[in-house]
Amino acid sequence: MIIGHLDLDAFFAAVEELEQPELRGRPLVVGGDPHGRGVVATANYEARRYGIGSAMSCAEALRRCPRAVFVHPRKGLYSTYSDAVWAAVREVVPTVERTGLDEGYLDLGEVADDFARARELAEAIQAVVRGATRLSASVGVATCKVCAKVASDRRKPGGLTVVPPGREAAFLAPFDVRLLAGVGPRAEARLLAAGVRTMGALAGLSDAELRSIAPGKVGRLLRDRARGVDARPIELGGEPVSISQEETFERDVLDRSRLHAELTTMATRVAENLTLGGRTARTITTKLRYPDFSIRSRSQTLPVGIDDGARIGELACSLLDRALADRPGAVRLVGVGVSSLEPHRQLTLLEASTEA
DNA sequence: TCTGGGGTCCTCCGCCTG
DNA sequence: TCTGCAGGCGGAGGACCC
Repeated sequence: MIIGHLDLDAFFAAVEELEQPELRGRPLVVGGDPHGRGVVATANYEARRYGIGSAMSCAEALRRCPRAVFVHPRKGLYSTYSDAVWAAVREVVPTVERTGLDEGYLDLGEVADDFARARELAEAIQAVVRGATRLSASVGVATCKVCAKVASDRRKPGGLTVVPPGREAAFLAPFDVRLLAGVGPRAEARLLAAGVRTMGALAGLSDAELRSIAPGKVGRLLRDRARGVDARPIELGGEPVSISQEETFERDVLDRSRLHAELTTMATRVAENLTLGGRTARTITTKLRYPDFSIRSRSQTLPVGIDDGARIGELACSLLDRALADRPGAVRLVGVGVSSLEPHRQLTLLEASTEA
């Protein structure tokens, strides 16, 4: 396998700079309200010099750089740019796996026999992306996904890193474990507490050491990846597994009727998305986040799928009531989601009477 | 009065059934 | 009839990703 990983550099911020050239050269943060509860989605490289990064609260970003410009994300605009990028990429490499608006894997082995040719292809891809959209992309090339992804992150912005076959483990060894896909804040804390800071250290753990730090198949998976062992193929996009909507309030909300109204509105939008995809859902889930950031969810699975917004809303509200009966109090977020999705079909009379 | 939104996947537990 | 067990499934929560 020869896999490429393409990552658009500071994508949301780069698009905003293209759309509003007067923002170029200024610290730019795409995200929520710096005076509210928003977080940073993307910061441009000028803003990153102030230590501003993704997922930081916008209030903190403002403290770090009071002269930063804050803009709200324009998802539709980014989707348009993203579609243009991937259309350009497919001109060079037909098989791609989009893992987000701004990144994805490329099956370079489909059109390249060796790594020298794969490097040329990667350069060609960077050029067509720049030509089609004026956006800069970084690319990593390797025999597996985990190496390609770490490689694409290595020389940002606009970099190209090729990991020759047989050098996977040696390439990954010096990087922090946090850069490994699957290692989040929790896993990183556990690994650091055990003295495991780099991927090389993780790769060298014995079975017994691994069991005490990261038990279960997750631990084995992470160690394999740290060793450059990753057989995941390029996968073409499939149907979504769930659809959801949620909202964080500017101030915590106690009023039950307000929460019901919010859920009902969200249920309508979820149902619209379901209908758009020609799907129904059997499982409805209501999610609450309390002021202490703890999350409660309550769900219900129906014998047959539904796509009616009013019905989803009713179920979501009754699940909310159940959750609030278990733990009363104000909440900072409510959301409704549907899963166990099925293709839409006509109900038989028997199913309809059961569902009702 | 730090901490979004929309997803996926994994794990654990309890219940039911054979 | 009772008990133990395994497997499937729903429900809940946690962790992670972009």
